[in-house]
Amino acid sequence: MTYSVVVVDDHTLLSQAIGAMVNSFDKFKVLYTCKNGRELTEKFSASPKNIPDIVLMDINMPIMNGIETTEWIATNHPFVNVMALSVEDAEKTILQMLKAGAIGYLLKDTEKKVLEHALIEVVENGFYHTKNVTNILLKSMTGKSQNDIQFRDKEIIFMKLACSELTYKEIADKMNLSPKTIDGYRDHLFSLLEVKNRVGLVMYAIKNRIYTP
Amino acid sequence: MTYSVVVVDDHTLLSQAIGAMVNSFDKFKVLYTCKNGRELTEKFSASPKNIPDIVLMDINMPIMNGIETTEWIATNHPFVNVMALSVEDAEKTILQMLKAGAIGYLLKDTEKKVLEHALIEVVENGFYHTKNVTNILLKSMTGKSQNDIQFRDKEIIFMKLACSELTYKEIADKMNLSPKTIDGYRDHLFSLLEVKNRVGLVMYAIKNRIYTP
DNA sequence: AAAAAAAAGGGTGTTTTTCCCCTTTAAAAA
DNA sequence: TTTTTAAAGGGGAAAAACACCCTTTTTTTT
Repeated sequence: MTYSVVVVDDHTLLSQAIGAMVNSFDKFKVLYTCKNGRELTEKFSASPKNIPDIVLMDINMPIMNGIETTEWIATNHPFVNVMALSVEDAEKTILQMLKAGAIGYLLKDTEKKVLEHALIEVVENGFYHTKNVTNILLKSMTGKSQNDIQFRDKEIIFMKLACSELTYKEIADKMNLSPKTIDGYRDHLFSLLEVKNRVGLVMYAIKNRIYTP
Repeated sequence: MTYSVVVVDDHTLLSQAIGAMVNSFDKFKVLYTCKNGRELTEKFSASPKNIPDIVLMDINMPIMNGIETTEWIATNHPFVNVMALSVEDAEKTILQMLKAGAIGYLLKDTEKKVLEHALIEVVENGFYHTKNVTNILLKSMTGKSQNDIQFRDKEIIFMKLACSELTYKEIADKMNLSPKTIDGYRDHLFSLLEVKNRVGLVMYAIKNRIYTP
């Protein structure tokens, strides 16, 4: 299966370069590129075929910037993963992007390997691993770590599997862990998320975009 | 709780009349009216606050007709319930509307009582009761009865409750039925929907808009 | 360096779920 | 008017799920 990517950047040269990089990964394909947010919203609204799995989004753009666009995507297409692209490590704007709903950020001079890894992380685990870094960043700046919960390493993968028809034993097999460890994950999540049973966990996962039906 | 309704019709007089009718029901309120589909897509895209629970949609409209608009809603906002409004009983177009994703249809000269009943059905049971009539219509025309399944009376209510954290015993209490009856509903649905367990049932309910997370 | 938290797992018992089987009554269809 | 199907429910057993108890090792924090 291949995943579709949209690159949004006003610098044609840069978006072409990033697009070429993306196309060189066999799991990913560039659907199209946009020069600003308005172009993206028009594309999205024109046809459901234009809605990609991932958006790589520049922050500074004319007409409709990355923050506004990310907010628009978060409300209108909540299952699209937005990854911010920033030139320099401008903490304030990155923070705004994360608050707007971006799931991670990359520097534009990122090496191929890192970009590929990031994209795989996103489609496979639903989060880019730097979301932890992200949270630290958020915590250090705003005090509280957003409203989202810090999950333990494999708990996200477990949650996704718990949304399938697999039994816990089968999940344990699939994750190469003892059923008892899975028991532990479940118990921990139940108390953490204040849910009573697996249905509660499934609903949490869906509402928080950990699992997409 | 009140539900929001959007009326889409190019005949201002008619949409005003229907709107006034809707506003006279204490459970429903008109959010705004549109003269064609394009107006609706713009409103929807402008703000999540513009997204109603129900859309009452005319079929023949200039610029973007009811069928296209219903398709757009079905893909972009799958949890919005579209009810078709038709002047005469034009079977071909009604069929197209149903295929596009409308959950029922009403004649424009519908009496107040019928309209109110239809709206309540939609928000309470997720389907307008004529969906059965609808299915018969589809069967008689296309041969097969769509791809959706005919549920027994209380099974839809049961399915919704199965999407909560309630145990089956608690569901039985809530529905004033014996736990054994609930057992029967579950068993019947499991084999009907080809799912293995409650998580499968929950996913079916979500994917088929029986339960909205 | 000490304390806390994460990650993996063990043991045991209760409750729920799931899967069969089967009955009666009423409503639809043939 | 038979025959089917829906709707409600019963019994019993096996399999999961859930709850709490606890240990060890490795990271992280402080």
